[in-house]
Amino acid sequence: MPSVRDVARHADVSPATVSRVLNKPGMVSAELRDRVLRAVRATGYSPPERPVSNDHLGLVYTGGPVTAEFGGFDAAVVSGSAQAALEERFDVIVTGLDSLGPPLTTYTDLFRTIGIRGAVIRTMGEGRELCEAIAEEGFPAVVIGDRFDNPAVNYVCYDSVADSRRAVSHLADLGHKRIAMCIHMVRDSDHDDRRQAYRDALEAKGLEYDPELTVEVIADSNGGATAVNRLLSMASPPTAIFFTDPLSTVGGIRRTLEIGLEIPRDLSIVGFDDGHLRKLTYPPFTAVCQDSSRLATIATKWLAQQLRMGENVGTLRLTNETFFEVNRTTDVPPAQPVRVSPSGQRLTPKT
Amino acid sequence: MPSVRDVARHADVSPATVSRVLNKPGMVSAELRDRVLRAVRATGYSPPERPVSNDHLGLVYTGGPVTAEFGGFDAAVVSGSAQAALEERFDVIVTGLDSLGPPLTTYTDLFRTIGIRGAVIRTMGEGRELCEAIAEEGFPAVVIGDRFDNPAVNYVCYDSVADSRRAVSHLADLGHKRIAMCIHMVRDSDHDDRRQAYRDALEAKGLEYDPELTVEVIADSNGGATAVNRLLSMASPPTAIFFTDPLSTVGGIRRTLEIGLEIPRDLSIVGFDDGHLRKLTYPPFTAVCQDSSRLATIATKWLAQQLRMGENVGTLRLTNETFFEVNRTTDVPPAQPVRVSPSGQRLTPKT
DNA sequence: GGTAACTCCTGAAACAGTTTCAAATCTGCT
DNA sequence: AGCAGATTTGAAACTGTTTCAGGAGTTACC
Repeated sequence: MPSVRDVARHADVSPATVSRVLNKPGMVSAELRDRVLRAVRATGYSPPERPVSNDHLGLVYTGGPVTAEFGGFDAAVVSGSAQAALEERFDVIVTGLDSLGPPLTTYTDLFRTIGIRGAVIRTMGEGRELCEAIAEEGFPAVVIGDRFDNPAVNYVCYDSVADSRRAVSHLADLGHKRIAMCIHMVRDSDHDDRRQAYRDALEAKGLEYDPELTVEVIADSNGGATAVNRLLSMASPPTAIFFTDPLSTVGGIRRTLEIGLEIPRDLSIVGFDDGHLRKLTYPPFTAVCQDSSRLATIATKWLAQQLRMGENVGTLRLTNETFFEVNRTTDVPPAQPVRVSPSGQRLTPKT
Repeated sequence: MPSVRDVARHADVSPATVSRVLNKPGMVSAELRDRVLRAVRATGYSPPERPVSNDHLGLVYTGGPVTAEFGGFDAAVVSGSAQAALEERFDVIVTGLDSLGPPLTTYTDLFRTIGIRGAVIRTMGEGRELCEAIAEEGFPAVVIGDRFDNPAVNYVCYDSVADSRRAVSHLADLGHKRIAMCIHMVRDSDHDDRRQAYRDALEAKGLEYDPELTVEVIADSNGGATAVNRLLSMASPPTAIFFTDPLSTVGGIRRTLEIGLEIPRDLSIVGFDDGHLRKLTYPPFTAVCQDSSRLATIATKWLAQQLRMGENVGTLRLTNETFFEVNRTTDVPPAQPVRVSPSGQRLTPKT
């Protein structure tokens, strides 16, 4: 266990200089700083453990400044994680990795400086390499909501592919021929999976894939309403819509009822659910479901227990299957597809 | 700025003993600890500022172990606060005050030990004295969701009394004579206010107060459904219901539609909203609204700015008024009140 | 009763990293 | 060249913490 004085001797400077390099960026000339940092690495110096009265878990966001993108999923993650941590008698530090800057030596040291003993990591888009780097240092961490091949990385996530396929099959089995999909504009691997599952299921059921029936919108309630407007005003409208996000599902249902249709008589709807939203609408909607706050809870509690044990022995590589719940928004298609003008006027007479 | 050595001299012990008293509870005999603590107070010693690379804000929960009671409001608070803090480039430490134990000297020291420079406090029921104690030490803190007479306490909260009255008046003005209220079983000052506002508004409009029309349930979606069942099966059912919680409102609407009634034709509904729930249901519901995550955002940003300034100069004593939004769930009452059996059968014929 | 063994408590001294202060060095300008 | 001012650096002093050994008290055994 080398001290700053050892490093100082190694770099042939005073201990004061080492201390300054480590804590007061910009106060030491560049060449000297380099020499000291090399000595730090050579001697294997690492800053002392911060004597904290309480143990902290980090809930770490990676990639870009974390601003407005905090959606329902993240709200569930943050509050689920905070709650679980408090139950385990840990405190939770919510932080953005970018705001901490690149680590001086290792991420382990970086986290130690803040007082974080273990991290639940949530990556937005980028930051996968970061997760791997942290994991490979052996720092106790779990990534939430993403999957990794690298065996060093612990993660907890959901896989919605099978149930996305089941959702579309369910509609096909009821007799729907023209099944539309409403999907988030911003592409990510999750939504790409769902997109693919939709096409696979159509093909498996021998239904034609019509690109017109895929609508890309912002995944909020207005987006869902827009999708309904657009789809139902087509010359040959769908009789069922598969919404791949919770809020767009709710918005779609609201808009459908607003223009005077009955669900599921006139239009069948399958949605996605992050929590309990499907039980709140009327009718309660058929959905591919995942419990996101449970994800955070699992990750946090596992981490807390690991830290309590001392040694970081375990691994956690858990891909939860979503579950598919049939509720009251899906039924056989109407004899005649219902067509509605964008303003809400029914265009085709009923049979 | 006295050091441990000064304290040691004052208490006539060694610096080592002082250090032990301050950090290793139970390692020092009781009488010596007392002597040292008295010396600590006498000399005005306070532990050194923890040199953290990042500044931390505390989101502090008081009173009892924080467990399952994390409702939608708290989820909004935690995620709103975390997001705001990250934007201000602070980290948030979520902690429960009880888990920290009683402070050795002052709360200021306690927080400093953890690295918390300012606190957003959310109290569950008890803990009001605690907030005052913290505020009176001059520690930068804002209480969220509660009001204080003590001028030392900074707070941000909502007042729903005026709009609760307006909600009931709105129904009365539409011609409703029998207006029911669905309220949370667990009493707190907020709900007591709403209860009183309901009675006041009835009286102001010259309507009779019927205790039968007040239903107490758990404030979740099932509770709302139960309330509808109970109220609509009364011999003389109400023509309007005032729900005083967001989830019970949604549950009430769902149940009403489920038993085949039309809203607002057969039953008018006014609810409460914490966020954007009112826009998600069909029909979007008329509601007394507050934006709870905004509450957290205001508190957190104000705190962050205070800390950036250095001196804790300002005060923040903000009672937001809720706002009342008329949507599509309220209209004139039906000619004949609709009565429904608990199983969902209509009991009175329509006019 | 004496003594050995043991635990608990405490202070001296050593140790950690940081900060102060003054000297040394560099920079830019006459 | 010479000088004022800023920058950079190390020696020493200063934090709080920890180690280690000794003293005080207690118990166990002869």
